[in-house]
Amino acid sequence: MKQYDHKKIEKKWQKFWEKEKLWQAKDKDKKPKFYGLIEFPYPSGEGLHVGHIRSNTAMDIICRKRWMEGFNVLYPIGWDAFGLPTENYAIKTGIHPIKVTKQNTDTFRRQLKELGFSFDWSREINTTDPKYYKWTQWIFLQLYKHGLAYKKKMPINWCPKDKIGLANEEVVDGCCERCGTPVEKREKEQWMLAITKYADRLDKDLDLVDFLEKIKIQQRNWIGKSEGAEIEFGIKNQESKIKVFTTRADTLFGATYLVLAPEHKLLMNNELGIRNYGEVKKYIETAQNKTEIERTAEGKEKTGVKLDGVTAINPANNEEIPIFVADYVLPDYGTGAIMAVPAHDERDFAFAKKYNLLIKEVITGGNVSETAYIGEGKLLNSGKFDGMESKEAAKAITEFVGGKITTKFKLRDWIFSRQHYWGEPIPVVFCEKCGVVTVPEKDLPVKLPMVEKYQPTDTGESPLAAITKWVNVKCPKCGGPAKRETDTMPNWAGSSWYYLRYIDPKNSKEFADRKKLDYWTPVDWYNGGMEHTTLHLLYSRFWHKFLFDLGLVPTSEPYKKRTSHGLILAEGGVKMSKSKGNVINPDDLVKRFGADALRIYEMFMGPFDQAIAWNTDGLVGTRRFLEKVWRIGQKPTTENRQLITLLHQTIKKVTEDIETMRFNTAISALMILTNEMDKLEKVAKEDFEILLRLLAPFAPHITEELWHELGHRDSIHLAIWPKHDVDKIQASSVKIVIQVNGKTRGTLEIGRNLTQTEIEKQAADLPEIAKWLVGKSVKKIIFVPTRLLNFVVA
RNA sequence: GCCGUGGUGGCGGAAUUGGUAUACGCGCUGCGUUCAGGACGCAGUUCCAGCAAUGGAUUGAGAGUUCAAAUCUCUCCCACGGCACCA
Repeated sequence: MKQYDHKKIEKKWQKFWEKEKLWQAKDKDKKPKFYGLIEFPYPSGEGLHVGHIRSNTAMDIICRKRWMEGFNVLYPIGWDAFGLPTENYAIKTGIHPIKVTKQNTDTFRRQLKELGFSFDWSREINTTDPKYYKWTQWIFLQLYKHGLAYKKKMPINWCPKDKIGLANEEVVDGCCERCGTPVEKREKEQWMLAITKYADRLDKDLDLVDFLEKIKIQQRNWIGKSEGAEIEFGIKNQESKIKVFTTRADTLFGATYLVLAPEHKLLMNNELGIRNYGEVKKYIETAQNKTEIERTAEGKEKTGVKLDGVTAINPANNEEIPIFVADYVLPDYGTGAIMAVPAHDERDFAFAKKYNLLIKEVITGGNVSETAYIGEGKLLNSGKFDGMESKEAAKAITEFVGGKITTKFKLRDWIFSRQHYWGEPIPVVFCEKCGVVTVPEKDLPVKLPMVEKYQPTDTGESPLAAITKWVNVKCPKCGGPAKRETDTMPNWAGSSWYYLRYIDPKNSKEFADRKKLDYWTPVDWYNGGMEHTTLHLLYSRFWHKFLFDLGLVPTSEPYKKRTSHGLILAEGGVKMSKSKGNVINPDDLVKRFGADALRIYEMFMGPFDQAIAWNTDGLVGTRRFLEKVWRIGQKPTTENRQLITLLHQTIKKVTEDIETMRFNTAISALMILTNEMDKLEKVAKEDFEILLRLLAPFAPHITEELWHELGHRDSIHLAIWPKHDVDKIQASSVKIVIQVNGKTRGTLEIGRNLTQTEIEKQAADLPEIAKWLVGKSVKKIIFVPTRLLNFVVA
């Protein structure tokens, strides 16, 4: 008997598929299109992670099924290769990031090919390729031209030990991700992208797409839309006013003081004539010098300083109220100032208690002498609004004081500058005469200069700043002396539009041809990690909407459907990491068990969307399963089809489970069918072929081999996906559960068409049932056809 | 604190219009094959009592609805992920 030699078989068919160009998508086709996408990997030095395999296999199964269902499928792959680890490695070793990236992508490519994914390799892209980032820079220029990219002085995260500016995502718990030193704040000019201009649409348009509900919720929370009112408070004997934002205008009569954020512009030059300005100024300085940790470490203990000699007027009742500066008010949310309603807000309550401020109840329902009541209710102490309900009162009071209904968002503009070498140069120059001048589109890409050293400078500037030859240029406008922007883009730039480049990866005139975009967009199904929900996924939706507004892409949303996989953890449920030495190397597993067994294990190990711990022992089981399939393939065949019912049940189950990503139960169903076939002496060829076709997306190599052994000359992956027959799913006889008082006491195998009375009689005659009925009177009989019969006795 | 996800055998998990809880797989036990080994085959395997037939218990805890609850309702506990003074 022939052995299942996975090494030979897998290599053989991988070559075959490549030669036949089986997975090349056609840009024009009569077939319906399907665009399946996985997040393109960052080619790290560690090589492919088993987590990549989980996500890639899932989408591979879906795409292979689509091919078999007659779709023209696009399942592309590429490299998101800009990033810190590569740069750090280059700093350490002196090897140029281009070289490192080449090595790493070569490894990744080899590993992915060995797993037999149906990627269209002819469309491979790399974000660090100047031909690619030319278009990343081009999109940036469009953003700039439309006022969505701007420069602003911003406090950045500064690591005093590494002497480097850090991106927000490189700061973990207020410390430098690399060395653990607490991060400080430094003022620096930064490029920003005005994602907030799209906040409302990014929120609203979630209604248009088929994303997992938890993804939508997380994005909505991140965008943080909240509806409220802006209300102006006058200042006694002064012209200026203080504008506050509130979602609870109904509590305006309970506003007993105002609070300004330390950064509030009215505090800058003491234009209000604050008597204790020295003290206030000192408070502002301390607040601004606090690090992230200091702010959070202080927790809920609130501090603040009262502005002496200045009072505000509550527009609802014209009462004079004090004004404070306190850092519990955030400068960049709302108006940077709040009306404090201690009776009905926990933070204001805590502050009022500490500084002995008036707590005035204006909403019924709580006990405000003890704690703030934040719920809604009827108004009191609110003049003519007394007795009104919160919702209604909020509107009425806003109108009464001339306030404005507005919407605010938590979302902030996107800090787009990085002071690193290994990123896309921002295509802008600074001219002494003309100021900011964009690099003309014909001069793109602005290539990264080849350098020897990638170390960041002491000043927190990008390493590019030290390369004077590259920095000093002629102004494209006036020809005078100018300097290049030395900041680079964050690694989220290249990934914000890569799915568009796959559609036309070699186009040198446009980022992609419009006709091809019309055909392929949107992405039909995008699977990726939850960790990208509020970064990559949101950023790319933003860029796409911008391109849509320019008329450059045909759809307002890039992704029709988004799902996500659970993380794979190391044995014991901890994170896999190089430092813990618990990383699983897929190469060893492919060698030992084969790519097919590994793919199936990763799909079978647990529910796809949940985190799960790795267990190499589990691979033994999936390998045995494939051995069993192999054995059936070596059996003699017969015309006698004995497994019709189970077969059709399996077709239905597998077909449906793939669509809902319940791969674990799909495989379980395939195992059950396989076990039954294994028990038979001879298996009908037709039945076995159905098993092979159902299994093909999961285990593409072994099924291809067995398919060809059966005499087929074309690939199994282009065979037609089986369809179940509804009539054949129902078995002729059925097992019914017999219960007495809800407890199962026996079962009865009966024909489908037996009436209830007949079943009742047969059931009551069963000895194991009869003994429970002796001496009892049957009060009621519950009958569920084809399922159960329950005698209720007393 | 808020939002989300989850809690079922020794382990990963299955079962949700309420209807045989523990499918499938791992592990374990026994037997077989083999010089031997197991990444081999077959059988058994939720727990407790019993030689067995059988009986009882059981889905994080507690209560409720129902002929019937892992599934529905209420109260609570725990784990994981995200956000976090957002007015």
